[in-house]
Amino acid sequence: MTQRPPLPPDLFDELCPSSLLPFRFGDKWASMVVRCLEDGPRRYSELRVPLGRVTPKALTQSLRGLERNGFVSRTVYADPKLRVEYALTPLGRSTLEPLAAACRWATEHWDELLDAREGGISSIG
Amino acid sequence: MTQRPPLPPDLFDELCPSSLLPFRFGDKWASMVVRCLEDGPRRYSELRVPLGRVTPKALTQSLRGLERNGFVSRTVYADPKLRVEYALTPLGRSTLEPLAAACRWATEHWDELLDAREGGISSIG
DNA sequence: GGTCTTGGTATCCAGATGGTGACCAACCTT
DNA sequence: AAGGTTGGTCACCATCTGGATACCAAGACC
Repeated sequence: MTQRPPLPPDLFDELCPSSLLPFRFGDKWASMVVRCLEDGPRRYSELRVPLGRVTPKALTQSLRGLERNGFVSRTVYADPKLRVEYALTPLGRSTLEPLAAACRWATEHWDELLDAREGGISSIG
Repeated sequence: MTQRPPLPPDLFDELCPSSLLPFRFGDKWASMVVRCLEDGPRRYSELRVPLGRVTPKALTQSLRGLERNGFVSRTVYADPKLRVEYALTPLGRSTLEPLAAACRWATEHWDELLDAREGGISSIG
């Protein structure tokens, strides 16, 4: 079904800017989910791969939130066997631009961010 | 001391996009504080005005967080009488751009946001 | 018939977030 | 001397967030 390459398991490794980013989108996992859906619909089990430490509960919760707010659509196929696909709606897709702006900002100011915070990497407050 | 006009008390009224914005910066008040400092340093008591419902504890908390992460500087003057001024650092100032991008996005997609979320205005998920 | 995969749900719990209300010392004004 | 302003702090409490763990039903596979 999916001809696109699978999501790389290390997509959000420790060095990912989002770990230090003072900007947040939705709940903890929302921005990562959106980025995973960037180039097409993905299945629940596909999403679990790059999000390594996410628990099913947390992922479901995040997806439901995104769905409730119209950023993501959920489609169930029972064709040959059960398949659930999550995809960005046009509204969801429109968030990619400001999300990218935040990411650009983070990578540009990465060193300053690390220098500025007293006591090394802690919380994001 | 401050020749600039004072902050308008209605700066963040109910209709302010930030109430529906799925993007967040720091804690609840951080993005509003940053916007208040946009055109120059402000005193603690000045900041309390547009932030209507903020309690001193919450404001202090937010400012300390912004300070800890290098976005805001805190300067105490004891000249004639006590005065504490908060100002954006260059790093803090650099967040204005992505913050504005998020605001532009919100105003552009305002109607879609309202339509998309089921059950009217609730939480931000 | 037993097991695997898929797509979840139920329950519990710790810690973070955020609000309320009281209080406070230093300084200024009246 | 009394009261207001400034810039906070402290204790308490409710809620939200997010993680751990266990479990589960439907279909495919062996």
